[in-house]
Amino acid sequence: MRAKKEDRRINRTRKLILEALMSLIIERGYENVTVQDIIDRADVGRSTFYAHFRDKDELLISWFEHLRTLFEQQQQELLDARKTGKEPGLNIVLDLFRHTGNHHRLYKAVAGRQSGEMILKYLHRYLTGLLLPILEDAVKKRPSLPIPVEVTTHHLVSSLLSLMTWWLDRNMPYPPEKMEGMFRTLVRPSLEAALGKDIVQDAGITEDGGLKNEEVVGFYSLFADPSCCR
Amino acid sequence: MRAKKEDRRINRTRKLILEALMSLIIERGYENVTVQDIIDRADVGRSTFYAHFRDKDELLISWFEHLRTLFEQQQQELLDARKTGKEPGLNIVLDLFRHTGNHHRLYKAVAGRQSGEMILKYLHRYLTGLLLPILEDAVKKRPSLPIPVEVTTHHLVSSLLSLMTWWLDRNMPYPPEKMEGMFRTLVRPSLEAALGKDIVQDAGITEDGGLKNEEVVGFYSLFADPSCCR
DNA sequence: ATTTAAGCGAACAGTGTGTTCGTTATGAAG
DNA sequence: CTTCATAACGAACACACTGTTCGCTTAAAT
Repeated sequence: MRAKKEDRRINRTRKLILEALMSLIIERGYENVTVQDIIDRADVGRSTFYAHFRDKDELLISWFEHLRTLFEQQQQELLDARKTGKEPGLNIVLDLFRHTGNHHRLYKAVAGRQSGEMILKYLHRYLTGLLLPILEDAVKKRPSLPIPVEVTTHHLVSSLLSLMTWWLDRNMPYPPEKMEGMFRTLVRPSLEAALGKDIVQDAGITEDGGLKNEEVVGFYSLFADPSCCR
Repeated sequence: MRAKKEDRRINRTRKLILEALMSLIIERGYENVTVQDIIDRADVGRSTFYAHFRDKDELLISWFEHLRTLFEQQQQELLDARKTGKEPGLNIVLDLFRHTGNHHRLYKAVAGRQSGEMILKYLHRYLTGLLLPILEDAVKKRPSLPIPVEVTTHHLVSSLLSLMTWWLDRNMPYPPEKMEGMFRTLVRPSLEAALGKDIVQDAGITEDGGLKNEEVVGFYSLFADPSCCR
């Protein structure tokens, strides 16, 4: 809504540059794309590029934040649908796979084999920051665990991301529902072994992968923090 | 032994360059090291560098192969000790953690947070190539699994590598034995869920993480293939 | 002592980066 | 339609890094 005040040229140029980046990443991978390539394909002047983005990395981040916005919108819609009484039982992992699948061309460029690792590290840090407090809280009462919570968290996040990139790199050979099922099959027993069966259930991770109330709040904020990396 | 024929200067120069690379990676990360930096610190001529290595990447690979040799030697010693009757029960994962810990300064530079992803991808591909046939063979008789073997393999390898890099990045807060234990605790239940308890046992992965005879052969060849990536 | 070749270092063309600045042209507002 | 602000242009710049070449020097092997 506030975008009304923007000069049309600005949006046009940004769009051209972002589209050029995307197609180039898909073609040859992020590392092998130069600013020169981007402005050639986008057909904008060199100085124009630098008027919009500090460098190639900021461009990628900027694009990634666009994707985050898309995901937030989707989650918001789900949440709204839930309030109207349908109670669909949010499942963030499933939503993630679905969302990623819907925009696979974008994500393949960003998070696939071709990507710089920057985004994956960004995501890893981000997810860890969200999951760690939840697990730490769930485990508060138990004095000693076979595995430190930090390690468990790291393992969980890594597993999700590795499954995600595997799926993208192979052009999504299974539907999101199946991927989410595999993730749960692989990771749930690890979680139970690391934290104890009771804690996993207490933490609101239900048998079918859905989440109970409080955790939804925590997980919902996934991608919702506007603070940037770097 | 055949190294006797080499001119002393060659080894000296290679060593200088490799050491310069190592210290520089530790300082600022692989991506931020230039050939210029390397030859400055190693104090060798520019042309000398290119007489030894095609580029920075080949230098890193070359160094990594040095590490592989170190690991092979260690494994060989273990295997010899075993033949003398001691039967120590090879455990590759544990050996990997130990070996990595012993040379942590090297590996931290190569596989830690600072590294280019090249080596990790190399390792991932390599380990997958070794593990996949083993699991495929173990599962041959069973017609349908909840999770495709490829996915299981990918998950296993990713988990090991992610745990390894976590450990290195945090300066090895736990001993190798503890790390191997955590790995087993986290991954074994996943394996059983993915393949079935019986198959996991049949495949020679014993309760304590050791391996039965045939598998040792397969796993022993870890790092032993001289073919290069790229 | 002689020979071999490793190492040197200066110079090079090539490619990419990020900045600057005067000019052009295109949207927005009246 | 005119005016005005400013986005975009593009050429030029200094800089950094790459990978190669070639004649010279120097250390190793014999």
